[in-house]
Amino acid sequence: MYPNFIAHLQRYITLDNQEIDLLLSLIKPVTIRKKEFLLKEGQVCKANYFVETGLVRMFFINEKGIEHTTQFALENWWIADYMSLSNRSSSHFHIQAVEAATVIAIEQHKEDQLLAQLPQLERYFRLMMQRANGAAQMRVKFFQDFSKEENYRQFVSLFPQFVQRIPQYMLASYLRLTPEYLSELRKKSI
Amino acid sequence: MYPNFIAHLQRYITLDNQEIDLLLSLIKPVTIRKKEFLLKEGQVCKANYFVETGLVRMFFINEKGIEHTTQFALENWWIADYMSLSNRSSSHFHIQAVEAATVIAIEQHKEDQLLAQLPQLERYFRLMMQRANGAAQMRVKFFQDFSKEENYRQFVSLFPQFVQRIPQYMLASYLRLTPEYLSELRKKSI
DNA sequence: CGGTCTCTTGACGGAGTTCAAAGCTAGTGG
DNA sequence: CCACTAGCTTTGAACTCCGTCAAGAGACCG
Repeated sequence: MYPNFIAHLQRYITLDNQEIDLLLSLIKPVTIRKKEFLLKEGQVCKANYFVETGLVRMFFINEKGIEHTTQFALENWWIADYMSLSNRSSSHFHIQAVEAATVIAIEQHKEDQLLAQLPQLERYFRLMMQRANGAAQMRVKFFQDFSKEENYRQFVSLFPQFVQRIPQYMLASYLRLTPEYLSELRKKSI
Repeated sequence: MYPNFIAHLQRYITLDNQEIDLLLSLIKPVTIRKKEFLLKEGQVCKANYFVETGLVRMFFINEKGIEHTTQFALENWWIADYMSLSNRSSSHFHIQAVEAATVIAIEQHKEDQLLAQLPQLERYFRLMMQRANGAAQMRVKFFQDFSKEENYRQFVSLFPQFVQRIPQYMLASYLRLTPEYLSELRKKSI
C-alpha cells in the first residue's frame, strides 16, 4: 500500500509498523484522472499532496487567458500552494493531473493531530520543504542564466524522458515561450 | 539581544527564558560590512542565516561575467543555499551584504544538537521553509505573468521604500533586465 | 468519421539587448 | 576636507530574439 510514500518517509525518518498504520489512518488517498483538479484558483488549498504515481502540475491563467505552468510534480514529490496553505488565503493557482495520478493528501485540518502523534513528521516535512526550496533556487538560476533557446535545449537534454510525457504546449508554458517558438526550435535541432 | 530574532521565534513557537538562553548559546552571531560575503560560489553552505538588521542578497555570476541577483533578505528573513546545505554540495551562489548587517547563523554542525535540545525548532523551521516556498511560488508567478516593464512598475509600487535601499543595477539584475533598459523605464515614468 | 484540440509555418513587428561614449556620484586616501 | 578615480547611470543608435497573427496540417477522442 503506497510503497513510494512509505519508502520515501523512511529515507528521512524511522517509523515502526504501528506508527505507519497510525499515519495511514490519518491520510487521505486521492485518485484523479487526466485533467482533473486537486485545487482550483480561488479555493483555499486544504492539503499538501504527495504524488505516489502519475504526474501533476501547477499553473495559473493570466488576464489574456493564457496558461502558465509553474511547477510539475512527478512520483515522490510534494505539491501544494504553500502561501494559500499557510495563510488560509485563496489560491492563485490550479493543481491538475497531467496523467492519471494517485496522490496522498495530508489535510490541513488533520495536521495538528498528525504532528502531535508522530512528532518525527515535523522533521520530515522540514526536510521536504528545505529540499523544495533548494530546487526552487536552482530553477530561478536556470531561467535567469540562459536565453530561451538555451533553456529549451538544457531542459530537453536534462530530462529527455520527462519531455515525452507532456504535451508541447505545456512544456512551452513552463519554459516561458510560445508554442510557435518552441516548434521553431524543435525544427532547428532535428 | 537580537530582539528581532527572539520576537520572530515567539510568533511561531513558545520558548521560556531558559530555552532562549540555551538557544543563544548555540547560535553564532555574525556582523558583516557592506559587500562582505557570508558564502561564496564553490564553498559548501555551512549555515542558515537570519537577518537581524541590514540587507543581504544572493546572486551568481554567469559565463559572460554578468551578476544575477536571485534573492534579497531583509530584516526577519532567512537566507541560505538550501541545495548546498541539504546535500553538502558546493554552492552555485554568493551571499553578500548589500548594507552592513547583523546576522544570526544556525550552523549545520550544531543543528542536530540544537534540534535535539529544542525540538520546537523543528516546527519553527518547517513553518519558515513553508513560508519561503510560498514566497518562491508567488515570485515565479510574478515573473511569468507580466512583461519586464510591468514587473518593474509593480515592484516599485509594491516596495517603494525597498527600492531606495538598493542600487539600480542590482534591481535590474533581480528583475532580469539590463541597467540601460531600467534607466529608460525610469525616464518614461517620471 | 467529424470536430476539436494540438502542432507547424511564415510574415511581420516590437520589446528588450548590445555597444559605445559621456555624465554623475560616492568612496578613499592624501 | 578636498581631489581623484572607479564604478554607477544615462543616452542613443543599431540590431535581434521572440511574440503575435493567421492559416493550414495533423492528431486524438467521442
